[in-house]
Amino acid sequence: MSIPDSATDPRTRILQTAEALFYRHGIRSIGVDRLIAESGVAKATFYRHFPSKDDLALAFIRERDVAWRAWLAATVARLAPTPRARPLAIFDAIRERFEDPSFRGCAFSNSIAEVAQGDSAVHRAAAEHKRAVTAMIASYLHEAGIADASRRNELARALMLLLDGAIVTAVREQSATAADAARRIAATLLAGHIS
Amino acid sequence: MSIPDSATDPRTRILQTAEALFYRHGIRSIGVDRLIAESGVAKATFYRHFPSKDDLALAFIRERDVAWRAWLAATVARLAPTPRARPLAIFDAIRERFEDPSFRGCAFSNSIAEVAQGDSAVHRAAAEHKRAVTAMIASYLHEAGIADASRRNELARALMLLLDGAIVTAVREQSATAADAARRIAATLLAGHIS
DNA sequence: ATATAGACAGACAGGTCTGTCTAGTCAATA
DNA sequence: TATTGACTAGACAGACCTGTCTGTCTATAT
Repeated sequence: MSIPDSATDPRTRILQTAEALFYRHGIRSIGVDRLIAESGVAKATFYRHFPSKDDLALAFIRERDVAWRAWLAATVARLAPTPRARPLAIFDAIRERFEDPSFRGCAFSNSIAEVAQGDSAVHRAAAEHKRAVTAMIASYLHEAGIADASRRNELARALMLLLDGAIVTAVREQSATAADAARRIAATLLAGHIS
Repeated sequence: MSIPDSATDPRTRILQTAEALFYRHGIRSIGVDRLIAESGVAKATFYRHFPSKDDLALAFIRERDVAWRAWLAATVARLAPTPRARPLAIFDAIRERFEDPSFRGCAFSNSIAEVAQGDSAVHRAAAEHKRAVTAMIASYLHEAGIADASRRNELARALMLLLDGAIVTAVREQSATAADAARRIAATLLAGHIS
């Protein structure tokens, strides 16, 4: 369950444990005692690296943002044979995620729901993540040949909304088919712009 | 903040208080002590009506399911001048919700994220709610003239996905504009089927 | 060799959580 | 009038929470 691997430094061990447990069970459900137990770290060490649990939660969000975007870039690159195929490949990529038995939804949306406070650091960091992903999508649309910037941004926003809708649907239905539904909608939107 | 109104019976008072507080702050964040304080009820009375806090959470979901669908029916009826306008009126309706300062996202999706357990009663009840809403959307599509059942169900599923995407976007961005984006996508999907 | 930094183990404080229990009040009914 | 049942008030148990603190051990650097 945990990711001890006592070779790595304590901070990394704590963060890796938090990534696994926070994603699986939520932030509030996981106590500091469990985190230190599973990461094989002393409590004082924990609080040396993360002054409070909230700081760890924030680090968790930021770390996952980087990892998630790297995953998307790599998976789209693998699945899309041509630049034109990249926008729709986003939905093939997310489908793979849905099929992973450890899939538990979007860590960012889940955290926003959990903290339930729009002015919290976690909320802001999660929102920032989605802006970054939307920018990635806009790049894919650019590479796919959509030259008009305002059209591109509107489409990027639409695909982001479809992606979020697919994720929340998949976790609720515990099924990967929402990815296909979202992909078909996206294809309809892109028809005529890319073809 | 609370909804005492000591005229009504204790069970209703507890449930109304839970609806307000659970929606605003989440289920885990609200303790039983706070619930009984704000509903003006003794602890023993609370546990007489709800054997555990989980039972109250489940009652909260079920109650909100009924209320939400009643709200959608009433609002679509008010906003759509003709049956053909009903499917898109869903997005005008949700926009009103987004503009309400007390809007805090989808109670069902939030609860699913919070409990983080696909086999929980709360998760199942929330999923059941969405199936019921999808059935409502299918009815609107039927009334709007989409005769083919399989086409209708696919479109209903698409509109539900758009609705979920819009909600998660609105709560994250703390803005109502996601409703318009979702409405435009829905209009594109419906073009040709309704006109 | 000795000092320093950082890790370990784990007790502890102070607070919160859910759920149980006792004791007393009040209104309706037999 | 006496009893019953649902209510209020709040103490309590036991678990769990975050965060602090003391003390020990090891590795590195001087």
